[in-house]
Amino acid sequence: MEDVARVAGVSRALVSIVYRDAPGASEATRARVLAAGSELGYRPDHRARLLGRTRTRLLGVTFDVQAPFHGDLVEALYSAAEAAGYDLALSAVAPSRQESRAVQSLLDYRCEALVLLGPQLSPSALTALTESQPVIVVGRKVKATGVDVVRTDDMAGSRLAVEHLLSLGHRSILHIDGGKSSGAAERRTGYRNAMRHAGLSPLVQTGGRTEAEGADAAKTFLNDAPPATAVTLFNDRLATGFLDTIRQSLRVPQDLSVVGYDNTTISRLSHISLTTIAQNTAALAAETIAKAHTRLTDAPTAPTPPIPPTLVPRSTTSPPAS
Amino acid sequence: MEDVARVAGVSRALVSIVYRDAPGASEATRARVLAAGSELGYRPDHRARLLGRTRTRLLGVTFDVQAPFHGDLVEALYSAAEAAGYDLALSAVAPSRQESRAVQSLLDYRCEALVLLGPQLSPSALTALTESQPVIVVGRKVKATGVDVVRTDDMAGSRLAVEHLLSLGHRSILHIDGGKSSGAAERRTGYRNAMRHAGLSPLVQTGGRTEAEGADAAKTFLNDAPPATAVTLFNDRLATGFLDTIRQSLRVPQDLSVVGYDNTTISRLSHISLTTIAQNTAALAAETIAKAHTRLTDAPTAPTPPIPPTLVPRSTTSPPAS
DNA sequence: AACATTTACTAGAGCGCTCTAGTCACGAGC
DNA sequence: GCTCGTGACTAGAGCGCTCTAGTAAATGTT
Repeated sequence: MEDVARVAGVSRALVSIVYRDAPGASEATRARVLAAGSELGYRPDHRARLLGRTRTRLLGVTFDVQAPFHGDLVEALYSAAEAAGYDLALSAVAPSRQESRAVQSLLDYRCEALVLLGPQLSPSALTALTESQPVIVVGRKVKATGVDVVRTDDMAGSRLAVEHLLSLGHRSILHIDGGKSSGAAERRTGYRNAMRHAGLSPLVQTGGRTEAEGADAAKTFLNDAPPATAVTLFNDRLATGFLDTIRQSLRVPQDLSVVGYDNTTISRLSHISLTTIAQNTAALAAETIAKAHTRLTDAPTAPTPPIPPTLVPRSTTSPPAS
Repeated sequence: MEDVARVAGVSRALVSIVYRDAPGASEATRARVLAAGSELGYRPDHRARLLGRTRTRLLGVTFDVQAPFHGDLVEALYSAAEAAGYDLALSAVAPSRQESRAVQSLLDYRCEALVLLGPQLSPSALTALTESQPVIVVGRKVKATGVDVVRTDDMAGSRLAVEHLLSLGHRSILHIDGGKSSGAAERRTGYRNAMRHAGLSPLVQTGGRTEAEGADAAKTFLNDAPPATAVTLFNDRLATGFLDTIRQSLRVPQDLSVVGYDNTTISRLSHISLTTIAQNTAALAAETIAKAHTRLTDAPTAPTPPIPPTLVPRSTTSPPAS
């Protein structure tokens, strides 16, 4: 910085002004400083820059390195953060790297706020974190005091799935649920409500959350032979396993329409091409950054309603055979 | 820090010594300082700490947020880096966030070295980066001066696949290749060499890299009906699509054994359970950190041989029907 | 013409650490 | 009894920035 100042014939402070895009430098000088800077290959040291400032505008994000959905979210967070003038510090969670560890390392970097994607930490641990900075939990419905939650409206998601099938002409729609998995209750309720609202009686079969459970569910389905022309499943993994097995006996979508949930990478694969429910990552990200920003500037944030997901129609749904 | 010093009744320098685990403090004082620190909830500011030091011991890592393999690598890098006393700064690459952008942000944090996972940057761009700090490319075979490369031995991987099938008793083994995809040539050559070495004649069918191409390859295979009892494919995606279609006509592994490549998440799914070749992430990570360390301490590094992958036997391979 | 305001710039303290060069006391060695 | 280590500790500069307070000149106002 000193060098740039010398070459441009100005003070260090002026160089700082120019690189911060702050007012207080003439156009001519600005150009001269920038020229000197690029000649010397100068880049401001980000850490030193933050040191002297009260606001670091740094948001710490923990994410699961294995979850494709977290990947999508991180991407969306980058643009949302940039738009709001924030910077992101990533810290990965993995089997060999605990969430608490990931959080600690973010704390060392003096992040202004913590954004936790699908955290497994206990409510009390989350509340404890709140003492030093705002905490925003994304994608998990936690009840922890002082913690902001941004998540998808799973009830609405199930409703979308049912409505999509109704609009195609289906009347007998089965839901294969997620049992006790997190979010399963809400999706099941959403399905039930949507069915009742349409004057139809809900029909729920026990499922699970893995491909293997999906395959089992398919066997049960074939065995019981319920009068369903369409099935909505708890998630894409379950749906994939279900599809794999069911296709040995039935044609999809001609004999049976299938809707998943999550829009995972697998569901997008051309040979699976599963109709599914997608979380709105852009909206989730924007909401997250907005929440962080409010907490950091104003007073407390009001809880906001969950974000509606969208339907992604692919090749596993069609009108029922007449 | 000031506060901790005051409470413990020592100087700031002593607090620094204690928190750095540096020699020069008596056990009694050390305990007293630590007690004062935890009472006040003190954590050293990581950025400030690095500022005053010549060595930051910070390694910048770019990774693709969508690639599961990068997730595995990042995890392995964390432990390898920790063992060597380095810290990691992550920067994600995504469709909306270019690699150059990810690299720039790492540069702002004054990383000592750059670790790029499967970078798409041109060799010249990579070499340019070398000017400011060591650059280590992981998983991609690039020829760029001054850039260290750490990657998997794909020839050995193909050999493993072939040897596995040979040991099961197969003699007619077909390779469905990746065409012009990166790494495809090496895997094809590895297959050819292994076959010739066993005194068998190689047989290659054109494939691709996606599930759809795999499905096409399966149709071609069924049509041509080559006398193969086993197939090795360019990668897991191709293999998945291939399996999906082939299973409608043949039993796997009874009628046909199938080996993929990459050990992707998909291949691990219970209902697919694909025998495949896994890259050794721990070894790749260790090698990467070692390379970075050598560059940062000693003189130039000697190019090291690619790292041998391992075979992951699952349910798509068995002895051929007699 | 006298004063106020604005614009362009600088000096220097401060951010939270580390690190070098000390000081001081205590015991060993001659 | 004197020097010489050595271990425990401190003072203060410095890392690369930002930011407040201030100066000096140009412009506006009556």
